[in-house]
Amino acid sequence: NFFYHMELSKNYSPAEIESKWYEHWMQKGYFKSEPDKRDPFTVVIPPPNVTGVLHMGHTLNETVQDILIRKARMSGYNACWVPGSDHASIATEAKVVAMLKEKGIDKNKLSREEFLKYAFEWKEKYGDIIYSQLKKLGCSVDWDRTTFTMDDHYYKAVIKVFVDLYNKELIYRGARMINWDTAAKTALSDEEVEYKEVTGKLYYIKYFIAEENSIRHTTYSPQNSTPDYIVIATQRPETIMGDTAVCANPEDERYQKLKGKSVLVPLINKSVPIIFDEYVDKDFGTGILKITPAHDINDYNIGLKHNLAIVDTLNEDGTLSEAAKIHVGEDRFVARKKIVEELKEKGLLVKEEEYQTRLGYSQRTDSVVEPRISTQWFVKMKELALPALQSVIDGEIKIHPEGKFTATYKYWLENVKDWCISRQLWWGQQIPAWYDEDGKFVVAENEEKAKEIFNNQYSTINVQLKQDEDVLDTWFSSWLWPMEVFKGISNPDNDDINYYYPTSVLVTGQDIIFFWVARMIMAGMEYKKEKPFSDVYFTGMVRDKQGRKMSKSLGNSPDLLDLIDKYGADAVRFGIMISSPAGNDLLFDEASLEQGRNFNNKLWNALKLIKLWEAKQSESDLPERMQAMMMSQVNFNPEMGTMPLVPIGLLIEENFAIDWFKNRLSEVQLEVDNLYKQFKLSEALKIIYSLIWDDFCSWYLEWIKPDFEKPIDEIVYHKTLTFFEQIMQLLHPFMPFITEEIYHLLRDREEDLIIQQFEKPEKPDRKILEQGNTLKEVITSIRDVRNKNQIKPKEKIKLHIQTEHEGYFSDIQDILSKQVNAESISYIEDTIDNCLSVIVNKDKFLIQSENPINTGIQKEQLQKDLEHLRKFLSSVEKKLSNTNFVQNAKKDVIKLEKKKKEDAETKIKIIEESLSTI
RNA sequence: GGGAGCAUAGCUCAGUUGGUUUAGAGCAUCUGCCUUACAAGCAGAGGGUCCGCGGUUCGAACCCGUGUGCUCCCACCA
Repeated sequence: NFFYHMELSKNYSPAEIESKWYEHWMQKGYFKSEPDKRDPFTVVIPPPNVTGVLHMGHTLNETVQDILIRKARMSGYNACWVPGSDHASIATEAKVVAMLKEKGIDKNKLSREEFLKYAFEWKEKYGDIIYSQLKKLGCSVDWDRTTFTMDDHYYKAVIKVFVDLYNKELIYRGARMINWDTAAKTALSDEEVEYKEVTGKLYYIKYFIAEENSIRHTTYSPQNSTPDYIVIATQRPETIMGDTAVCANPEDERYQKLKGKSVLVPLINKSVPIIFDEYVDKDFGTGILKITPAHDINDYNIGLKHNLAIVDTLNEDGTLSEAAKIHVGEDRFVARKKIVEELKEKGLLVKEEEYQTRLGYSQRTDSVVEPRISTQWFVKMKELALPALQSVIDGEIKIHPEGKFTATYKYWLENVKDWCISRQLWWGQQIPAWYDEDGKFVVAENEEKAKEIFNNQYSTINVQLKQDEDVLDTWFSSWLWPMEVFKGISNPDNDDINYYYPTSVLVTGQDIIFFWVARMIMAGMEYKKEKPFSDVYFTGMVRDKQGRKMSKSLGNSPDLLDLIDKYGADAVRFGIMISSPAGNDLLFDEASLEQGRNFNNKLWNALKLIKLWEAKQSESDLPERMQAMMMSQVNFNPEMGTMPLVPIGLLIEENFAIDWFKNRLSEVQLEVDNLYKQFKLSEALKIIYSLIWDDFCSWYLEWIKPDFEKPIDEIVYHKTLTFFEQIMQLLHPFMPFITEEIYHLLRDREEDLIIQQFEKPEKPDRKILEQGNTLKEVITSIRDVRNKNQIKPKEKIKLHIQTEHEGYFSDIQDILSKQVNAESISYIEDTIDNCLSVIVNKDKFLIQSENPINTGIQKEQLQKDLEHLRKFLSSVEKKLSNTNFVQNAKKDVIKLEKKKKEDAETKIKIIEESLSTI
């Protein structure tokens, strides 16, 4: 029993209420899902990094998912939202290494096993933070299905897929030029490199021509060599020791005479050949390029073509290696400075100039990525990309917002390059390849199988095999997420995977479209022969209100738990959703959370008002009346002692407020359903917000409000409770806590709102809605006139209506008189003097008050209106006298224009009349 | 260099296949209210050359072209 007979607090205070309900929902098992006869609605959470915290981007994503899941749960679906986290190989390892360093422990001094022990301890300690944050936010995930990408079954699934792809020859091992992170000392995929525009320097360096007869083994000294030299531009003077050629364009006249010659690399005086290749742009720099195959992808390719030696002058940590000969052991950037100095001293630096360039940075460690040749594992992507491309082109998978990302997705898949999946880390799935001492290897799911295969393949017995030291890229595990959370890889064809897959919608940030979304589609198409999800909803990026990215260094990234403490989870959810246009970036401003908190408070106060009515209820004569009415209903069976299933609307006398709100509610329900279908959640929330604040609180409740100290009609009261419940239901997916609380406080209820099923909205009655709009407009206009003429709110007026449809207004006159504080309403045919007049549509409202009338204001207003109308009329008349218009426009449009004309004419007449009486 | 998107009120954005009187909303602003749910509130109001130019059309915020300005993605020019 959740009905509290306690006094309701002045303002809504979310803290206890939110934790109370989350607890209750969990206890009742509402978030749990098992396959059954209903249709599934499945969402898998984009797994956050296990040791991370939720930032505003997550908050937006999770809120969107929770809204969709809650809406589905209330719409007859078996809603299943799977939570979990990602081991985040490189990010977590970096954190653990940093933690160890603080403790004075060097990772390099630890064994793999020791390190992993620390890592798992770390994960145990911090891995729950994100889960508790999800709970605070109200996420209705099925906790029993929580999955971690390094769970046993998941680990096995990843290995299984690796072995399978290897056997299908879609995975290979080889030496390639890859992106090297010198801070984490690991390879990276192309996607993990972020390019930034930076101002670098271009150094112009002299390379002297080596003497003809002494191409090799000559030591250069300025005194005895030919004075001839060439100038080469480079951004990276510290790599010159790795040069194995210089290259010009074969067409370039300037360098023709150098054919067959060599140059001496400065400082180390190594002789390297001058070669020619079309790749070189004659017009750029000096038209001649140094070739350093070990440290530049283009140089590497040219090196391959011309069969050049590769001299790797860098160590894995970015210091210069023995091969560099000079500055060995110094960091690349330190070495650069020193080398530039030396070149200057020796007069070998011709000039340096500022240069705009793009530099690759590691997404995780933010260090400058080094192109490096290294033996790594790769996935062949071309073949996998085809079905993934097709499923989006065919519209089998729909991307929202439509069109915006489809092109990027297609382009990437059409030009996809092989995926480097090995990482020189320990935290992750260890690559299931086993090597003998000579480096011969086999791939298998475990050591035992590996031995077996090895022995067969190489006809050996009992060879000692050693497993590959490296682990797999995190994304090589997360691309299986929608399948393996249901054990679809490790235990194919089980009930869960068959029921829940493909999932319904994936909600994620557009920044991981290549990392994750595209690859999940590939994996799904490869292993299930079916898309992993039907819709992809990309949320925008959360920025601060000045439009800057949120970042630690700017300090503009608020803490989620602080925000929830300050405003409540419902308010946070409201704030982030209301300012989140589908697909666009969201400019986060705490003011929107304040708006959310105020909305909570508004709801709370509406509840208080209704509770106040309840208290005044006891002496009312309603029970008798209600019973009498019920007896008259055919279906009523008194023995059952229950309320008959007759809509209460049938029992009550004419009540325009109820009639109107009922239809207004249906109208909004239909609109909201439609918006859900298009994933326009922010729009849906805006409409619900306005329905509640404006239509329900500002209009409806005021219309039915009983006079001071008088009880409310019980039937109206009960109908109002039902409306309130219905709007709470509509709002529940967005603001689950307060809606559940109010739902229980409204009536003494056992059942919970979270699982109340939506009923199909009725078709709204246009006439009633229109009448409501007219009523609102009349009220507003009269209030405006009162305001402008300084009639105090408390001062009563007499209202006279000049209309041809008296019935239209007699329906609503009680509301009208109350809302404009009129002591009487009368219907008149002729104008009355000394009144203020208001014209709405074609009806005229005369306001009679004790106040002296300022005719000036009145006259001015009317004349302004008149001018407008005349202008308008002339434009309509112009249109109608245009023969082309009359010939070409649709009949309806012409009819409309004619009506506009008539209406305007009538209205002008009315205003002119009014003016003449002033 | 290639591609995509955006430009509407001070700010953030709606605006469905071109036609509903004067282009809408929220926030902000201004005026008046401590009115017996709510000042975290109530009642009102003001505010726009729909980025510029040209075209199609009886009719354009919407369609086409063009210019300008932003944003994002992709790409190996030292």
